[in-house]
Order: sequence, then C-alpha cells, then structure tokens
Amino acid sequence: MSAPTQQDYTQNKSSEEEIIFESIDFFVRMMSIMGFPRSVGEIYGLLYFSQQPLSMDKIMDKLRISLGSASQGLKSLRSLKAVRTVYIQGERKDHFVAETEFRRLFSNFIKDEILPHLDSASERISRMESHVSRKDEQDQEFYEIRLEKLRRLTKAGKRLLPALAGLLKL
Amino acid sequence: MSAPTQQDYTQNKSSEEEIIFESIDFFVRMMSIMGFPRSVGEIYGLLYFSQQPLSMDKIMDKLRISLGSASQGLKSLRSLKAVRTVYIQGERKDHFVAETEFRRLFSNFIKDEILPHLDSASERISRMESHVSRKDEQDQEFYEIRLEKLRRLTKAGKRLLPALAGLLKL
DNA sequence: TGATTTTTTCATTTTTTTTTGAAATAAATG
DNA sequence: CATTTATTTCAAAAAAAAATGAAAAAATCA
Repeated sequence: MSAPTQQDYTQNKSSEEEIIFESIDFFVRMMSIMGFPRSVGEIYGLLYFSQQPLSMDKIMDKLRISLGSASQGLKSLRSLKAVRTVYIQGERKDHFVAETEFRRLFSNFIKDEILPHLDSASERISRMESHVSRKDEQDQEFYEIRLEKLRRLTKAGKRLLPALAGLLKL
Repeated sequence: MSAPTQQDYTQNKSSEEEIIFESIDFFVRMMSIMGFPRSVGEIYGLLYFSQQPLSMDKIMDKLRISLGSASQGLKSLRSLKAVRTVYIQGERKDHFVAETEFRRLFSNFIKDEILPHLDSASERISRMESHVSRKDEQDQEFYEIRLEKLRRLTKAGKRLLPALAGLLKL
C-alpha cells in the first residue's frame, strides 16, 4: 500500500496522455504476443505517438521504469529495428524515435526469432530419420508418414513466414 | 541430488525412444513459440509419434509430469483440437491420440489466441480516434497518420492470419 | 588527459508463470 | 446405490522471466 502519487490524483489526462496510454496498451499486447516483455511494448508504445524524439531518461520518467529496463528494452527494439536514434543539436544523450514501418519490424522479428528455430528443427528431423531407418518395415511406414508431415511443416514455415511480412504492404 | 533412476542408467535408448525424445524437443520449442508451457509441448510430442493411444497415467509416467500438468495440458491440447480421445475396448480411462493435421491446429490457434487481440485492438483504436479529434489541426495530422497505420495493421492482420493457416496445405 | 555524463552490464530482488499433489468432483462398475 | 476408479480443480511450492539499481564501461567534453 504505497502513498498515492501525483499521477493517481490526476483525474483528467490530457488527450495526448490518453492517446499514449492507449498506444502503450496496444503495443504491450502486440509485443507480448511476439514474446517480448512488457517494458519493451511500453517503450515502443510511448515512442510511437511521440512527436519529439525522447532520451532514455525521459522514457524512464514517463514510464516509471528502471534504468536497466530502459536500456535493455531499447536494445531489443534497436536490434529489431523498431526504434532508431536521431541526432539532436547540442544534446549529449541519445534520442529515440519509433520506426513506424511495421513491415520491416515483422520481417526482422521473423528473421531473428522464428527462422532460427525452423533451422534447428530441420536438423532435428534429420536425426529422427536416422533412427527411423533402424526400425522394421511396418513401423517404418508409420514413422515415415509422421516425419514427412514435419518436413512439410518446416518447409512451409520457411517459405510462408518471410512471405507474410512481404504481404504487409501497409 | 536425487537418487539416479532407471532411466538415467539406460545408456542406449531404443530408436523409438530416440525418436520420441527428438519429437518432444521439437514440439516443446514449437509450442513455446506459440506461448504454451513446456508440459503441453511434451505431451503433444509424445503423442505425435505414439502408435498406440495413451491414457493420462501412461503420459504422466513416460514424461514424469504431475497429474495436474497432464490434466491441464491435455485440456489445452483438446481445446486447440491438437489431440482427441479415442474409445478403447473395455478400457475405462480416456485414451489420447495426436491430431496430425497442422493446418487445423494453427487455424485454431489463430482463432483462439490471436484474433481476439486484434478485435480488442480495433476498439482501442476507436478510443484513440475520439481523443485525436480534440487536438489542434497541426497535431491532428501527426496523430492521424500514425493512427491510420495502426488501422491498416489490424486490418491486414485480420485478413492475413486466417489466410495463412489456409495456405498450409501440407 | 582527466573529469563528467551517459549507457551497458549483471547480481539481486520482485513478479509472473508453471508445476505439483491433495482434495473435490465426476464417471463407471458390480 | 455404494464403491472404486478416473479426472478436474486449485492452493501452495517451485521454477522461470522480468525489473531493479549499483557498479563497470564507454562516450563526450573542456
């Protein structure tokens, strides 16, 4: 039971605050479907509707998150190319803006987070094949059918997922 | 430091055990990308390469998971239609087999886990719109552009994701 | 270069998720 | 319908993931 803060008292948010509040909610959910922690969605949601680039400490202040979360979160977003730094006149700190082309964002996500799994899946399937060849004939058929489905699944995944991002001509 | 078990001593797994071991690994990863807990992937991985339907207690034994995990996991898999029960002559326990049509599995996943988020996203966007209309003209343009991108994103998602499962003609 | 500011790293703490197993419920048997 | 067997539920424990903030490292400035 912590003491109420300034913000808790604020009955009427400005419309800008309301928009950013909804934006954060939106992206927290979306990023969490993609397996990113809450803080990553918060940061992106904040930047997405910011007219000015924000420094890391501004982000920490507005979201009330820690230094570590801000730094880690921005790192993830940068590596996804969901965020980039912009140079600002006579400012020492890095300033961040949201990259708003979702197509690129998703294609990076698929490339970095999904395709590696599909590659390791292919290796695993090969290992299974070597074991199946040691079974007697009747069993072999059962295993071969199932194995073939896995092969097709990984193949379809490798083909379809990158294409998916391409279809996002927003 | 628990006592070593039967299985720990088994240096050479049978080829069947090896296949199931790899299968479990495969599906644990795949299910975890879809946000399901380890135990769900384990159960599906075990059933996928089982020639016989398995009862819940067989599943518990083979995977060394608890009653609760087995029951919960089978419940999730059943609701995804990734697993179904089969009737077995004079057996009291339910017996489970894996549904091996991935197409259906993914389309159920998209329907149950992804589309509801997209629907709530649409509502959120409407709320944002009402706030944007209260801004002065210059700001409005900035917000409108960003809002339009979100609209297109959710629309594309609703269109593309179900189509994706349809393309999986494995 | 040395001092100052900013950013990253990472051990620890906190929070969230998953698993467990005992108790409650439901289903089947004789 | 009483008993046994099977399944579900759910509070508590364990494990995993995320957030925190102090210390280290890197970058910038004068």
